[in-house]
Amino acid sequence: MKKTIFGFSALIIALLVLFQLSKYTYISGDISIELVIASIAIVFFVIGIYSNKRLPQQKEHTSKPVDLEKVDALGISKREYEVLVEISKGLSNREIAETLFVSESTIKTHVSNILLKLDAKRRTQAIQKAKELQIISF
Amino acid sequence: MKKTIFGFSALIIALLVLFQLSKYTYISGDISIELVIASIAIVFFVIGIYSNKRLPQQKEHTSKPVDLEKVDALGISKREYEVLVEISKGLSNREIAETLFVSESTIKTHVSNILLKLDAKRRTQAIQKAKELQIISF
DNA sequence: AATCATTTGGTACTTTAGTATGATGATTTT
DNA sequence: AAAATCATCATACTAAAGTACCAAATGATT
Repeated sequence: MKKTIFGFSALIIALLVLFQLSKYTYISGDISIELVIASIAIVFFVIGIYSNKRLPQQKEHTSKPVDLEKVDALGISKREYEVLVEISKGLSNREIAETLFVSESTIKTHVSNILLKLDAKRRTQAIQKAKELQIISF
Repeated sequence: MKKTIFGFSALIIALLVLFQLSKYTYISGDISIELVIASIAIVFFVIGIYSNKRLPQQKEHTSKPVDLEKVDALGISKREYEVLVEISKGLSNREIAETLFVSESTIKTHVSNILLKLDAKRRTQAIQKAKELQIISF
């Protein structure tokens, strides 16, 4: 947010400077108007690029392309996927059971199936693989 | 960000209007030079933004800011951090022991310390917390 | 020289994770 | 209607993870 304010200020100052320059040029006529316009174009082009470079953080928050088709292709069911998401949050089987209102046995069954379908030996590896496959949002 | 761009443009236009009003007192001009300049500024600003939006691959590659200062602040040692990285790769304690050429007991000690320092109950939770703290690259 | 943090490793133990197998009801598909 | 899939739960078991101690060698710091 500080960067946004800084960017705004910089832009306004740049505009003010350019207006002063244009006014001077208009009155004296020393510098050609084409040069001023070209300078303005370049300056704002650069500002535009720079202001856009501060976007990746925001983009990462908004761009979470969870490929649900891959989930289907792997034969992972809805419920299994729910469990997978909870695993990636760092929950234990018991905790997952409580959040989904089922028994721990059920979760164990789901986890085993998930590990089979993701070809993983451990839940941590399942997290890693699911992340690589863009199945879960990280 | 769309709102920001819109806000920028609106601000520039508003500035323009103000300058235009003040300028009329000085010169009884024809077509104002400020309008042209502002238009160019906006146009090239937008061009600058959109010309940069065609490079999402580079942004994803460059945006991996692993905050190693936080690792230090949490009191996590070099070796512990190495173990943490291996955990996030989905390796078991035995596998980590083999890759780092130490015994499984040592890894267990490291893992316990990591869990304490990250305030995690499980290694999966440690992965999640480390990711949130931007300690590991995901 | 003494202190401190790190790394290493051990034993003994508890807890959690994961496997194998079977079974039941519900839903969907054939 | 029969078959297949899914979600549920259970028991019994093995494997892995994690805790709680302890201890010794190393390297840096005071």
